[in-house]
Amino acid sequence: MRVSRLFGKTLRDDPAEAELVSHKLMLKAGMIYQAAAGIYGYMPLAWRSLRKIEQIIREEMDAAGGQEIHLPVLQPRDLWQMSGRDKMMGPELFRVTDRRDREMVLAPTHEELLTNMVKANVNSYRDLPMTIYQIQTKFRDEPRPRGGLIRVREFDMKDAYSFDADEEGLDLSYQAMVQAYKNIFARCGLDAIIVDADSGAIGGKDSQEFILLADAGEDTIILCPTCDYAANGEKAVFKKETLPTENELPLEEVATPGVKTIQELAEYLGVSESKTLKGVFYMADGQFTFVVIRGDLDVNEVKLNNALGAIDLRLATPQEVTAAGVVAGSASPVGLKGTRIVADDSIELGSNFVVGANKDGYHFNNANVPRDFKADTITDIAMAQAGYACPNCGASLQTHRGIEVGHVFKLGTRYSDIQEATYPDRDGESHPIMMGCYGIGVGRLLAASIEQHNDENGILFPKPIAPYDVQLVGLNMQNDEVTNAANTLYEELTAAGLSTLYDDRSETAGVKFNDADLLGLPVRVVVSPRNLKQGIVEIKERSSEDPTTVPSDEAVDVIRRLIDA
RNA sequence: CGGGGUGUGGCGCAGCGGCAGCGCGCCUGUUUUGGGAACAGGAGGUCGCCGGUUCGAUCCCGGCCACCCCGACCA
Repeated sequence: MRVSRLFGKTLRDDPAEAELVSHKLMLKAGMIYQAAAGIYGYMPLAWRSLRKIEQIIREEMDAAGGQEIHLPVLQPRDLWQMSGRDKMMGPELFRVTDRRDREMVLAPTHEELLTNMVKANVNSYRDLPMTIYQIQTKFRDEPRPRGGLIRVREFDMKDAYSFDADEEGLDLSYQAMVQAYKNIFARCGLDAIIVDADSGAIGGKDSQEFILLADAGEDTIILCPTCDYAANGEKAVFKKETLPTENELPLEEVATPGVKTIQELAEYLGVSESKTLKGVFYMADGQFTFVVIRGDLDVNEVKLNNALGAIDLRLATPQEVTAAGVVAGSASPVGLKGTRIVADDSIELGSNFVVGANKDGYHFNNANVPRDFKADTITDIAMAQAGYACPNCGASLQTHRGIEVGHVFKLGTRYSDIQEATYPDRDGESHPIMMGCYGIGVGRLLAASIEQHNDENGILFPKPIAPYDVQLVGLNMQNDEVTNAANTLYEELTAAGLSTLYDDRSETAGVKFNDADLLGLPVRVVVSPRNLKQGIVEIKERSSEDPTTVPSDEAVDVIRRLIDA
């Protein structure tokens, strides 16, 4: 491709819109064009790169036994009402109405439809296992699109679904996909790590995410520096400090004038925060819920939501708190009647806690469970943080930011139960099909890759996903000798199967070099009068500082070796 | 949805109750040519939209919309 003909111009100034490096560079390099918040058009450079990523995914999916299909994006809303996800996804689901007033959705993912298709086409245990995948556009009306291609509302995603007869089969399919994912990310030049994850709205049990550690990431990742424990903050567990067991003392009221926060309370009474209990108040699907957790810990809302099985969980407003008979600042589960209480299991790792008296300006000393109050549910709902103890080895955990580039789930029978997708086994007995699902965001993978591979001058594309292999730069294109030599080299490179972006513009050297650095193709070749006189061309890898020169007639071979390396 | 910010030529920005500007980019010509060239000439704008105030609004007032950032939210 000749740069003079390329659709898309590079920018000299940083675009004001962009905050993230990947976003900035993609706009600056003329790779993407924004149509609306979280909706982008891909220019040729981005599209070529995306297609390469897709191809890598396709190859690895096929190698793992996957079969590619193509599904409708426009789907009847019924399908989503049946699975309950019409409600669960709420406004995130794009809804449209056809001319006959039938309600449709733009599919955000494809479990429902595919399960129906499988139901109609799997008649026997002999048809299992199988893995089906698609690479298609999905629509999600995200509350806040951000960061260029990092979080968008219309995006291409590879979605794979496995169907097995039983859990053992699911485990095998799942492992095969995990391995395929490792291959994909490695081939794309991405250092993705695997972490335990929450399965969220999609449901299911085991779930892991592939994360690229990056400051620009939206997810908080908890890592153990000593062992291999790694989890998304939404899911991460940790060893909670157990306080020395004391004999239970009688409950006593103490005056705590003006004390509102846990920190103030601990200071005022001269006890550690872990010796206190705090209350946090939520509305879960309209029901007021009193959450109790040890004072040194914070509530993890994802865990809480899972414990409650709620669809809509939010903090209660001050009015709702008051209406429930709770005194904020001195809130207490002690003596609370008719209110759902959910407690973190940390409240059992100690005794004689300080807790609110539900009376402004007063707290209780020596509260004990279950003597003084009982919780409807006691489970782990605490948020892991840096410095807490690793659940496996006890080392001090670290937190990082990360970009989620892939997610794998063991769905189990959630969708097959709903859609009654069953198969008869050897004995003719009917069982629900065991499902797994596996997603990779293609555009996000590109953005994440650029986020990881860049320097102050621009992108450094990993070879397998670079839009072109080579940037051929002709300097002094008015010089016929240069033009002829560059044209010839362009043809030779192309003939050798090296995709080449040929900068044939009559720009100055500085402009061309800067654009070449910005676009970040793996290899740059320079043809110039100076070099021509010596019968050489200059070759430089984007990742290295210094160019090397080679005789013109060896250029193609040398470049070939660099690209294949 | 809450908080903050921004809308002026392709991009980055300034401006101001009275002719809409600058830099970059773009077009033409001349001279240049190894890290974002110089000179000369030129094109390009419904100043986000609607309404109000005013002799007159890009500017002041009201409403709306869009986009960005933080939070909520989010396979």
